[in-house]
Amino acid sequence: MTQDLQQHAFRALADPTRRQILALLAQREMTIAEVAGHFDMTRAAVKKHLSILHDGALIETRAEGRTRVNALRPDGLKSVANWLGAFDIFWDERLAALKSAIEKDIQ
Amino acid sequence: MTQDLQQHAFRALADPTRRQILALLAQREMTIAEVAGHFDMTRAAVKKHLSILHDGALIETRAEGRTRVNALRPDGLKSVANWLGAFDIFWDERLAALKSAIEKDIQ
DNA sequence: GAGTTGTGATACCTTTTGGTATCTCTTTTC
DNA sequence: GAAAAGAGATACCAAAAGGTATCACAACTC
Repeated sequence: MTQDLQQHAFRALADPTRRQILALLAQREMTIAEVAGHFDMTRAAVKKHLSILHDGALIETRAEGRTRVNALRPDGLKSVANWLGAFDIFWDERLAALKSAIEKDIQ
Repeated sequence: MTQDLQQHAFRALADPTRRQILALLAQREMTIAEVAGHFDMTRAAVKKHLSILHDGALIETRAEGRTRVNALRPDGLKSVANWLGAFDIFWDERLAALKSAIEKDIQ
């Protein structure tokens, strides 16, 4: 369930174009055509990327007349961040160990 | 450069098997055979996953006799976490807005 | 030193992915 | 209401991804 959503989110983030799209949408909401204007590919290709981002719950789409506005979603990246959070303690530990090992080496 | 490494890290995290491997290695270091024992696939397939994790700087490998021990790397996930961190302000803002909107709706 | 065990490397197959081209539908605009 | 503009849907193609099978190599064990 949520597991599946998380998988979709991770998959969505795997493509550099999609991460760029997220960065764009972080600045302001955009229609498909506006997003496509920033890339050297067809609108259809951009639409596919947006669909994948939508599947990962990373963006939401709102109809506005004949255009559709895409915006970031506040909860999508959270599930990814939460997964990474499980490793926080580990990283802090290891980085601290590394730091002290280096300091020991300097002396 | 670092951009490329980040791309490899995101790509490495896109596969659920690889995320499981990271979770396993967070508990303790393991040889390839040990990791493969946790999955229903050939050792060769697991080796491929480990190579991709290695490309993303998420694990490191140390030769020990005729075995090779795989361990988590303290800096790999950091680059992913840092990228996500750029959105933190945005998410907090949006989530707060969502929360107040809901509260307003209840009243 | 011969057999066994843990890995690495390669070739190959199937499915998924990223992309284009094209057609249709809906909503403006005149 | 007819033409134009924004977007969705589908078919199709090339490349990448995930997997197996198989061979070669290094290092223990006896």
